[in-house]
Order: sequence, then structure tokens, then C-alpha cells
Amino acid sequence: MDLDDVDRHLLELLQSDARLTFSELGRRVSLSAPAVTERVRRLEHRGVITGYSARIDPEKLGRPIQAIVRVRVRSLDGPRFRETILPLPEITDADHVTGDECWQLRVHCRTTAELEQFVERAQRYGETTTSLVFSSPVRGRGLPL
Amino acid sequence: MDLDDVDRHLLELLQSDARLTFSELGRRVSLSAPAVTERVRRLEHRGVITGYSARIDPEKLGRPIQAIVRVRVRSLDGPRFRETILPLPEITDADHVTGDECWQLRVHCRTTAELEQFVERAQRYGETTTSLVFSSPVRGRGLPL
DNA sequence: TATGAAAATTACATGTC
DNA sequence: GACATGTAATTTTCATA
Repeated sequence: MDLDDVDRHLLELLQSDARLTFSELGRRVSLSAPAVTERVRRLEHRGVITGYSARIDPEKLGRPIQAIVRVRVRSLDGPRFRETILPLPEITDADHVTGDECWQLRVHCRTTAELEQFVERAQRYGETTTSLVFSSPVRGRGLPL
Repeated sequence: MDLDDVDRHLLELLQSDARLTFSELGRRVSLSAPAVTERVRRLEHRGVITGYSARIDPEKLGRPIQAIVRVRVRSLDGPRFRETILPLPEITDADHVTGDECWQLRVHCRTTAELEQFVERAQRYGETTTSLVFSSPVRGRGLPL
């Protein structure tokens, strides 16, 4: 995926502040704004950059309970699990992984009662293991460039 | 954290595209650009918005191996684990959780050999369980508003 | 590099307590 | 009247052909 040093620099800058203007990016990488715009467009187009998002504190949105729920989904239940569980809005991340606890979900709930209810629903598709998150010292840290 | 409907609307818009201009946000929520700017600044200042970041495809950066590594860190080793493992650049997320597998790490490696090396380093602090990520049907989905 | 658009800043209006 | 929150007008900066 031949990225040159300037591309990598731009990715690094956008990873830490996605709202930097093209002009500002240009200053930081010593290029004109149009040149930067073109590079960023290309990075988007090639799928290197897949989007830009605001990070929001779940607590401030009234969802202080964060948990990681692992589910040993029985193989026949896979499709139904995907259809009914993955769209639930309290899920922010869902990974399909190796091992027999084959799904791993990050959920953000308003209360422990809501978490209990979520786990009960997930349990219809297999055994679950739930860990409450105390803290996340690293969250969405940028990849090295 | 009293957020009104406009705040929620702005958060939703910025969650799905953090590069929208204030003018564009203003159009979408039927408010003037300065009014929107003021609201967004307040949301940032109150810590509701904690930042803006570009999402980048790890594969396109030459890191196709993604894994979730759980570590049963022995309590005395906690501080050293934080100091030496958490800063490793292949980690994008680290959660401290309940249960005896008390740390959960998401790592992105260039090769399985690199993952092996990572796991060996982590193992100095306790037993590990590693799951390779096949796919992540939900990644960083916005919270409901 | 030139243009039209957007951002920052200032001044002023409105509504609520 | 004081405060929060909005609009309007102006200048500077930015996006883009």
C-alpha cells in the first residue's frame, strides 16, 4: 500500500485531530492546501481512511456501565445471533474471534439492570462471560506510522 | 448532563462525520454557524466530546493480524505491566476489567511472529489467552442518542 | 492564483429567571 | 437587571477550480 512519508504524516495528524483544516495540514507537512486535499481524497478513496468520527464519553451520555461480554455462540445460531444481537444499540464493538468464546462484544449500559437484561438476551445463543470495565487507559489509540 | 435535542443531533452528526463544517452543521440543525460553533465548543469543554479522529484501516497500514489478548496480571505486577506493556504501539485498546483475566488488549501486528513476540512479553506479567480476530462487524459504532 | 464559502469575532437581540 | 443563547454583520482564513 505504498504510502510515502507525507501520507503517513497526514494520517498521524488526522488520527489525532480529524477536524484540522486542509490549510493547517498543509502548513504542518509543508505543502499547499490543494496538494494536501488531493492526498487526503486519495487516502479516503483507497480505503486507508475509512471515516472521521467524534469520540464521545459514554458516561456523559448516561451510560456509565461498560462491559465486555463474550459469547460461545453455537454454530447453528450464528446467523440469528448476528441478526438479533449485533444491531442492539448498546453495542459499540463486536468481534468475531477464534476460540470457542467466538464473539466478543463491548456494551455500554445505563444501569446494571440493563446490562443484566442484555446478557440474558445474549445467553439465548450460548454461554456468556461478562467482565465489567473499570477503566480503559488506552482507547482507540492511533496505529504507529 | 442535560443535553437538549439540538446537542444530541449535533453529536450524532459529528459521530458519523467529524469533518462537517460548522456552516453545514448549522444547516442540518437549523441554526446559525456561530450558534453551532458555540454549542460544539461547550460540548468539547464539558468533556462530552473528547476528540475527533480519522478511522484508519489497519490492514492498509500493513498490520493485518488483529488479536485480543487477555492477561491475568498478578496484582503486584500491575504497575510494571502498565508501564512496560501499555505503551507498546501495536496496542490500540487496553481495558482494565473485573475477573481474574484482568487486562484485555487489542493488538494489531504485521505478522503472526510479531504477535507471538508480543504475547511472550505480556506473559511475563501473567497467564495470557489470545484470540485472533476474524472480523469486526461492529467497530466504533456511535452510541444511541 | 482567484473565487466563493466558511470561520472567527464583534455587536446586538431575545427570552427566562 | 443579569444571564444564557441566539442572530447579524464584518474581517480573515480556507476550499477548490
